[in-house]
Amino acid sequence: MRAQKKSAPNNERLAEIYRAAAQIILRKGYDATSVNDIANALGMTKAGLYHYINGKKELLFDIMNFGLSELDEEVAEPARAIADPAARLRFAVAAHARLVTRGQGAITILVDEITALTPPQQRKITQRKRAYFDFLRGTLDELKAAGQLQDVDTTAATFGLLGMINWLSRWFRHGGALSEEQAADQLVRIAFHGILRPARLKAVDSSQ
Amino acid sequence: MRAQKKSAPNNERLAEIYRAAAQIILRKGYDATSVNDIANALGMTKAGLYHYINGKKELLFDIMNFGLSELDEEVAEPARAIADPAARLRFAVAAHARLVTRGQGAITILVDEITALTPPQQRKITQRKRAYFDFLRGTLDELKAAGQLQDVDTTAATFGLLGMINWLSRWFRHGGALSEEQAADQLVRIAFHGILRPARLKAVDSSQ
DNA sequence: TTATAACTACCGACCGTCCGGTCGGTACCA
DNA sequence: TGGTACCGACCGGACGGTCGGTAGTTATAA
Repeated sequence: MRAQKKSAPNNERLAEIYRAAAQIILRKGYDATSVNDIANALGMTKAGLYHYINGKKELLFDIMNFGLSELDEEVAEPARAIADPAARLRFAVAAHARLVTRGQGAITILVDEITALTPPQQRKITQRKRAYFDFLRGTLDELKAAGQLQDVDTTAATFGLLGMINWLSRWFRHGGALSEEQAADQLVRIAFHGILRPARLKAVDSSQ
Repeated sequence: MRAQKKSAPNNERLAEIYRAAAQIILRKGYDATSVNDIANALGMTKAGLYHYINGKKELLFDIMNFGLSELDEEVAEPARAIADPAARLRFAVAAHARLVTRGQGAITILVDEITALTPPQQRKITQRKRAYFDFLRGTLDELKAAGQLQDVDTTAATFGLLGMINWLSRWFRHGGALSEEQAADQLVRIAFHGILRPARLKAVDSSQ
């Protein structure tokens, strides 16, 4: 009935292919990356690569799902085990940030290339992203209920958090001024306490 | 000696072309947008469009420069006239955020598609972005010198700020829960004071 | 007032190139 | 003997870009 993988190819090799493809797509962008580019990087030909993949879009889709699974396993699931919402959020932001900086990451790709997918694929990816977003916002909602949150909209705050974290991939460089841990720590500080020292001399918020 | 525009085309029409092209590229991405797409959106043919532009890359380059000029004129220059660094930063963050949400924007494009340019073009754009970045970080440095800043790295904080602002283009929708002004205000709040209320009951940071 | 030259704003048809994808094979290993 | 891992050659189509036009408008000048 429907097209399927003709055989059961080596799974380790497949993971290598995902990793290599993710790196190239991350650097050049999905559209600017040809299947040939990926094949060459793996030391094979395009026809040879097609032994493993079912199409360029499906490859991208698989990589994105791989990235989302990483996010679930290394950030969301461990975080869910933390009862205190502030500590949970602190862990999630730091772990997510480290995942971005550590990559070579498939996670970063799914930030940029959603439009390249078919609509059904987009829906699936968007749904998984949404679940992660809801997890973060839920934690903020808990904090709000406990009176620990500033007077901010939790949706906007969650997007702000994600913006800072995802932006890391644009500026963080290994061997730069900040280590991965330092970068993650900086993000947590800024997200939690902002950049300004609490000023009590000037009524800058709350009223009006 | 070198290729030049064969004539002096109507400047208003050229601006229309930039605006239309920016919108499409913003929606579909540079590589996925064909010159034909842009021409059709303008009700003309590809050959007709080439009367105005010198190539696809140069069109992108021009749009990016247009966006950077907008940023200079509407954010950086007015901000520079503000003496107080906190007020200056507040204005810059809010104005920049509004520029992102108001667009239809050429500003957003230059966030994503730098790699599509030729290396010399990339250098010019990166240089202009760098100037803006330095302006923001300089303001943070002033705040630090005045003892008004949290204990954060000004470079990381500037990138954090830009991450939140640029991320707006991914989630902000007109007619959504937040107006442009509300979104800008939320970003300022989060950037300045963070998401957590200053806790004095629990030593959550500083040590360890 | 009108002939005409010059210029702007386009278009239809076309070109070379590269891309995603296919197909029929082959070498190798179990 | 059959499955896995690949490859060379090829295909149709889309893309960026070019070229030789043409319709319309303005400038000039007799």
